[in-house]
Amino acid sequence: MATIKDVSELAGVSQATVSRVINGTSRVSHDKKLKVEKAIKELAYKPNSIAQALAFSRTGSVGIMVPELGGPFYSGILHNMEEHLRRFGYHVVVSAGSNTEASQKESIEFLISRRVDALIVHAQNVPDDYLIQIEESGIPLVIINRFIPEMKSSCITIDNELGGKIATQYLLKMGHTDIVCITGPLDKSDARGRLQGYRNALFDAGIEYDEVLVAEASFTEESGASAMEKIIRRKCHFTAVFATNDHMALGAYEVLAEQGYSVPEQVSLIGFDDILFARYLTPKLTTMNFPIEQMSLEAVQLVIQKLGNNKCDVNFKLLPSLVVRNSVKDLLTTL
Amino acid sequence: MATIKDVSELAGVSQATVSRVINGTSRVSHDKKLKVEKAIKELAYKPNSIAQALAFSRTGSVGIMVPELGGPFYSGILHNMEEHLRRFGYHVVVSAGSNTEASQKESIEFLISRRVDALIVHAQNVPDDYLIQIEESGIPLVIINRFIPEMKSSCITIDNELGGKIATQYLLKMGHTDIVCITGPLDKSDARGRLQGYRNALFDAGIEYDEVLVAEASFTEESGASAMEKIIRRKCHFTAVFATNDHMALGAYEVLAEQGYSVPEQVSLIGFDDILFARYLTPKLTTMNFPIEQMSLEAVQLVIQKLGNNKCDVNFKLLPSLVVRNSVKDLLTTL
DNA sequence: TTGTAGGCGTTATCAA
DNA sequence: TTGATAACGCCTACAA
Repeated sequence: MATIKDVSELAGVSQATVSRVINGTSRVSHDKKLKVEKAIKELAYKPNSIAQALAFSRTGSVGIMVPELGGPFYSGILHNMEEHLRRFGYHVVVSAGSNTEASQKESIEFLISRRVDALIVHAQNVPDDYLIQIEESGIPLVIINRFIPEMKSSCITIDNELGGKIATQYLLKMGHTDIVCITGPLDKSDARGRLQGYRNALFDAGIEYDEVLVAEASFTEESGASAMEKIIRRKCHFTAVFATNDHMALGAYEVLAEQGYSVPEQVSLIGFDDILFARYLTPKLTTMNFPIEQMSLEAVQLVIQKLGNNKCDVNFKLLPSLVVRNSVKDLLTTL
Repeated sequence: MATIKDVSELAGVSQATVSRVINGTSRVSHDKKLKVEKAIKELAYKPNSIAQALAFSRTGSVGIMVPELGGPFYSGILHNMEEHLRRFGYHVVVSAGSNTEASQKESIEFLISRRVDALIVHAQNVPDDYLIQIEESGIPLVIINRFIPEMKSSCITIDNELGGKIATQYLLKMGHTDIVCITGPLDKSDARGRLQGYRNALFDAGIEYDEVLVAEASFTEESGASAMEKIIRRKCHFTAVFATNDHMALGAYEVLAEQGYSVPEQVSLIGFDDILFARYLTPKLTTMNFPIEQMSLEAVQLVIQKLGNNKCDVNFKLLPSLVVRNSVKDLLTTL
């Protein structure tokens, strides 16, 4: 591959002049500029961005760490972020951090060693202090879907509590009072928030919180299924299920179907996140919309702002909204 | 951030010695080695991989270009490739190439300017010559899901023709003879291959190919829906639909449902690709499995081989297989 | 075994 | 306006 030296020799000027032409950093006489441009064309010269990065001490890249690249949720995030970042002239280096602390740390450190200019992470398995320390080390950091009080100006989250409340209130409005909640792992703040919203809605409606109706799962389809089985074995009465994400709702749905409970005729079901196939289920799944696109955009804007390229307003706390489809039965008008 | 110079000064040795300790390239006396390691710990020194890349003229990265990052298909590819590449010590730089020639070229050139060591691309919208030229320029290139005769040792594909044939033969075996085919855009080789497989199966069964039963769409849900509508408007007789990918099958399914054809009782439906939500449809979609994991693995192995790190056998042509679920009715045993 | 010095491809500084 | 020349951080002959 041609280097700047080749270009300078072909054009009969110094390397510095070529560099000036490329970056437009200072004025170059018209005829030399033409010569240089001609030489660049001729050699199909492209600046080596590695060398540029070294000289600029800036790579023009943003590292993104998510637990996994597959699946509708993270791939959606990735897709949106890549699009926005590219518009700002940055490119994306991705690393999948699996679901363990060690692996997520490794991914993050890997990206740092790659000298990304900034970091956007969806890291649920590393301690607060670890992230705080990274930020203190000087590298711009944006955390999505997790709130750390000491870093509130670096965290983009959604209001999970509000989301859980809205979902539950909708079920209440439809006449359901015995509502199962399949919650995510309670060591995760988003799972806790959604459960708290459920409790708040019940409390506001004057319904007592009943532990028998609540089962903890781990945000996966399988765990949602076994949580549903567990609840059914308890032989308690319920007319609706609030699964705090769609994957678990799917698992619950399959168990309900197997055991002969039809949805929504006998049991209503509501999910959370509105992942792609929520609308392909029969009945189509009523759920809470997780504003993935917006979160991606806000995260990118925050990163850009931290990189000093721009001043834009950033929403730090996004609002989920109800997506009504066909998996919840209205008990009131039916009666 | 600490540099190798800082480490060398703290340890009281030369930079070369530090470098030797880090890379283990030659023997270093035990006590100096200990001093260096201590200094590295103390300064939390991490080699700057940008500088390493410049010195080694090798970045340790592989560029991946896909039309989009979202969606189950490409994100699956990405996920698998990242996992494998990481095991070989490479990291991934992604770029979404949209669906236009200009955008895909831009993405590829962007990755090249980033000096990735190799390239894996899913590029359907650039001419053969462009890709040939890139390979000739010396950068290791692997092309997935597309066959270019001049580059046969760089292309990982599936046997679309065989897949189309298997799908159609299955419908024939189930007693269907009037089979609609919703094909992808015929300027794409995979769409052509699948259609050809359909024709071959019909030919082998002694059934005449009927253009009235065939409609071209563009591999999207919407286009599949309108192709299905078009066919229905033709008022021809059919008992089964072969959609040459699952997205179009989904679109067709919705139109069939709307217009009162129940699947599979009145119309059988078979797709292609086995994307994630094929199994969440009701009835669960019978389809052809696209071996995404295998393709990702083969592509990575081929890249590794080209990078000279390894000699492994590579399968260049992968075989799709039938996934029987519930969307095809057996006309023979039912009668 | 160790250190010096030159190179990787750019950009930035400073005279000219 | 231009061109040497010194960074940027690291690796690697080569010499000691």
